[in-house]
Amino acid sequence: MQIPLYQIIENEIKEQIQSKKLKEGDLIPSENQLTEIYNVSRMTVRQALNNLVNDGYLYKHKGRGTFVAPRKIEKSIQGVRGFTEEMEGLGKVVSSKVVKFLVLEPSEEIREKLFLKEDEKAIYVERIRYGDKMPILFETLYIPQNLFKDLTAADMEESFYTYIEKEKGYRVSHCVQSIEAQMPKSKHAEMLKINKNMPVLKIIRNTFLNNGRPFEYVISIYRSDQYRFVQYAFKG
Amino acid sequence: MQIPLYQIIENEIKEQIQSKKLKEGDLIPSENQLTEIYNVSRMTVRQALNNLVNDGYLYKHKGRGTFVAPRKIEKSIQGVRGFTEEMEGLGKVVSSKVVKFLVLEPSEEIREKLFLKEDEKAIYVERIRYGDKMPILFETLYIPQNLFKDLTAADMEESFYTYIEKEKGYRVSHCVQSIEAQMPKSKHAEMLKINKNMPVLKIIRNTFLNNGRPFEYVISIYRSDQYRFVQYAFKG
DNA sequence: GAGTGGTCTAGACCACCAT
DNA sequence: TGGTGGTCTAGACCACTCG
Repeated sequence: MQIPLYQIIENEIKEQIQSKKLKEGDLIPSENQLTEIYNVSRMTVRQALNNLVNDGYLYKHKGRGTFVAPRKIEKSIQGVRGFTEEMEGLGKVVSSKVVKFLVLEPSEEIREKLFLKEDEKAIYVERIRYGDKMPILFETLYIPQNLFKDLTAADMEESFYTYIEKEKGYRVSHCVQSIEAQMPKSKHAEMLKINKNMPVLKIIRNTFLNNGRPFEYVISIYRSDQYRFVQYAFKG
Repeated sequence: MQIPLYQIIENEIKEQIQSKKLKEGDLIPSENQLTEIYNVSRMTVRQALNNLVNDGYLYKHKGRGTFVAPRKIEKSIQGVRGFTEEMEGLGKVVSSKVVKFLVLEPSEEIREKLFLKEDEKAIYVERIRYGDKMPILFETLYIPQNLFKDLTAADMEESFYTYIEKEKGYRVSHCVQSIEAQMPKSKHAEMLKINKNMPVLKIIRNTFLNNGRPFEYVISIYRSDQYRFVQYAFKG
């Protein structure tokens, strides 16, 4: 047996959903019917269906049947994503302006966040990021200099995540972040060209590579009228 | 049969992991051994183990055995969590007050979010949630009535997630959520006892069970001075 | 070769749902 | 009441891993 039977069943049902032969909310054949259609045991059918439920294609109703799930949740809005990737996914034109770019002696807190030793430096960047020329985000980044010795201000006008993955060959793995609502500081209101009465979303993120090293500690200030943070999360 | 056999097995293994009787990387008894230990069939053992694998407690190696997974990333900052679990993790005393509890004809939008058919009803709940007696969160929930026919207002004074998992035997799987900053509406300011000039964090969440069905659509309004949303996210 | 997990069968009883 | 999915049994053969 090369391909397991349950996978064949899975693929056929998946194909029928993708080709719209089966639409959202449609009742699919019962487990007993599928047993006869594919000439397999019920447990095999159940394995196929359970996998499709886990993948978000179907949902079950005890006593009623199994149905095609509405809109499969976009995998694209999952987990850790750079701003560029996110905005382009929404069809917006992204641009950035670097306001500050310098190397500094990090504070104790930053050293901890970036796993830096006593004498190691951090790159400090401030930049404004635009979607369709509208300022959406002001961010302050701390980056370990020893990971990015040749990083320039020009690089930061583009996507940092792309730079990391394409230029340096690193792989972004995960992040720890906190999200809160605030009133903007004067500086932030000015940068984002907003009224001081409009709240902002403040996201503080520590992002890691797949080698376990943190490569950025970022404080982001988002315009609340232009940005909602959307994501897909699993139960731990 | 009240509690399924596979869930009993699951719980015992989970308990052994949490109490450190089983450590990271430990080999657990083989499926055949568990069959004898619990005096059940192998398929039942497999169902228990597969659930634990899906939940990240174990991993399998064909031909070698089943092992305890490396320590799960801090439970406290991961993915989908109920408010109760989260607050208790911070050492706070949680309480809730149900403000409204009624059954209603859902709007088209809510029907879509909860996968409801034309004639199916939704339970509508408003509640205020406290940490150490301080109001922190006001939430509006829509819950499919057909999943929770016997749900009472009293149940909602406690943890809904615990009710779902312990009382009903369902399993919370994942959620899709959006997070944004806002100024509070008068009603929200009143409920949370805050000044109208203090921003709030608005989280809209659609949460799913492992049978693929959504069990809640929630709009949460958090006091920004009392709450930061902290989490751990993986690169998709 | 002995043991492991992966796949699969052909039954069974149950709780739930619609009619 | 008849059909659905949820749980469970007691077998079986396979591919993989390790000694």
